[in-house]
Amino acid sequence: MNSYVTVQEKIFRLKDIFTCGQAFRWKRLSDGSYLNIAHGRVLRIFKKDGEVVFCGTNQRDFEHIWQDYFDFNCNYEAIQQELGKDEILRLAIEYGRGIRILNQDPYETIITFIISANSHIPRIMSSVEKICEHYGTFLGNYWGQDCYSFPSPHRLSQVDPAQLREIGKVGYRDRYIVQTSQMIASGEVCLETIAKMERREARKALLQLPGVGEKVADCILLFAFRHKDSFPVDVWIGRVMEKLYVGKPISRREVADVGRKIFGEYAGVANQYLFYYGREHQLGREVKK
DNA sequence: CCACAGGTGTGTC
DNA sequence: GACACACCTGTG
Repeated sequence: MNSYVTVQEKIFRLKDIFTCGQAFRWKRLSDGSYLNIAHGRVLRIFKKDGEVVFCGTNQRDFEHIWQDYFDFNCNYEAIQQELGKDEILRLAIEYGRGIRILNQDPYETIITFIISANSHIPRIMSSVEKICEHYGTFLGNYWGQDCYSFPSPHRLSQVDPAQLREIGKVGYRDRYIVQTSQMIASGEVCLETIAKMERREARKALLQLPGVGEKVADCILLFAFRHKDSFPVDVWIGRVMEKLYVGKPISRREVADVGRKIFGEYAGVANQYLFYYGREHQLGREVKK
């Protein structure tokens, strides 16, 4: 793990990328660097003198895996330029200016976002970690951390839901995870086919999976299938859009439509700025008496 | 001990 | 299609 790659990129802030709620398999180490496991590989990342340093990879591996994973083929400066024409959004961009949308593995994204439904980030991370430790493959000890891969659809399709609930603390989502894994492992649902579909068709296909509702489907479209116009609406986005743009309560579907209408082809990126900004500032949350 | 947070599935109108 | 309600677990 001596080899490393460095990249000059202004729009890259580790805290923004990893804590904006799109990924659950990273760990902040005591020296401030981040350990990330994805695509069966382990990567340690930090910034030094304005450069991003990727440890545990080489140039060939970086170009093959991580360049796309961190969305380096996408020009965030141009996106910010475009979205920043919106006066309100400009504040949120300023706050989360280091955010990048990761291109994550579709199956892993599906399962982690099924777990995310009706839950919150610390609990999601803990469930995912336990599931990987128990059902994934041991990749080795890197920088003092035991690392495991995310299990395959085949593996999770065969587990006993009760055991999964016990080990992963996933509650009633246990059977959704197993059933969805079965549908994918059996080929009943083909992720490679979904990857080629346009957004609305792909969304319909994802909604067939148990545990995948509208919000989770939109997250999967944005974080695994590259649909940057997907606009997931959770409680935070609902509050932020109501407070900053609409001025009155509207349904989730209307929020998604309004979001895509205002922000266009990069609505999903705008969504992440707004989510991060809104949640960190507890925007629109009822004040407890 | 109890209150609360948080999407999806199911059932009813 | 709009709504009410149950579902699990960590945290305060």
